[in-house]
Amino acid sequence: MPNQHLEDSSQVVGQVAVQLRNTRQKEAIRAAFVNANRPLSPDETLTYAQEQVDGISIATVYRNIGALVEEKWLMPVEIPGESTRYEVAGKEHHHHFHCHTCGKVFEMEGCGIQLKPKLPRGFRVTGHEFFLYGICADCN
Amino acid sequence: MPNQHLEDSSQVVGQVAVQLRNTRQKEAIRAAFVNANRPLSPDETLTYAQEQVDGISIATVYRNIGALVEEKWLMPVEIPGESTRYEVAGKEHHHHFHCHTCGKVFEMEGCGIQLKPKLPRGFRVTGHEFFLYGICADCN
DNA sequence: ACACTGTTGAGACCGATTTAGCGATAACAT
DNA sequence: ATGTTATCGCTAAATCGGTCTCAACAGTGT
Repeated sequence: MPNQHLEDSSQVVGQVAVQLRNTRQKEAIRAAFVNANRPLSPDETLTYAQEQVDGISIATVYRNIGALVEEKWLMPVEIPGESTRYEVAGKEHHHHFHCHTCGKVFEMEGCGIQLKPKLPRGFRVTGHEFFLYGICADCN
Repeated sequence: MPNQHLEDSSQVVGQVAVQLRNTRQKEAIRAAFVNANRPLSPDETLTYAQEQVDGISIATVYRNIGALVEEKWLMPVEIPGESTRYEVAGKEHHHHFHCHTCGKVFEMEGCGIQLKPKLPRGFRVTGHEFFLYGICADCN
């Protein structure tokens, strides 16, 4: 049997030394997130960044996302059955909408969840996630 | 750039010809789900099944999970940032609790979600998912 | 009990995603 | 302008979940 540990297959872009220099590439990557204003996958980030810097490579995207996460400018957003997205950090608690046609992930303002699911005794809740699925305005 | 399509990296155990024979392995796998009474990953399933059938292999687990999904005895359960779990089908709409200590996923009875998140106009909702995170009774 | 054939176990293999290595390039202080 | 060295682009390679191959095995009908 290959792996003893059953869990923690979760994967987020790993730690990278914080970037010191301001490169066109890093700027383009930051701009991608600011302009898109929604959580982006590394691939999507690459696509947007390409528009500003020709020839930027996927490795650079991963390196910079890693650095931006480390310096807390980005936050990972995990979606069921999807690869990790990243969004600009510091926003207030909110949830996400996943379009099953184009695959894009959007932010929804506010949380507004109040529910008391029946949990067996002994369980302690520390957080929650909520996702809506459907078709986005563009695909509609 | 390798892949044009940004999305649909999601992966669920594929279609397999429905199993006809009653083997000890298939029994053990079914029993694993019934006894655990919570969604299991293929790896977890293997661990439980090992207890009944010595030397059962991960390939067999995947094959049988695939078959059981195809015959609608199992249903895939996708967890953010985790590999797909499977649970016995036919239960009523409910959500899940993910223990971030042991990584196990538990079922919570009922849904009870009523909320109106602010969605931009043009978005159509077809479904939702909800997850609680925390520490389970065993880990507490 | 026998033959037929579906199922298994073990490891090689797969495709997609992510990371590491390395020589070349460019940011920034001097 | 120059030197230092962080960062880049490229490519190879590591992961990871999952599948395939195939000889050996074991249900099942007769």
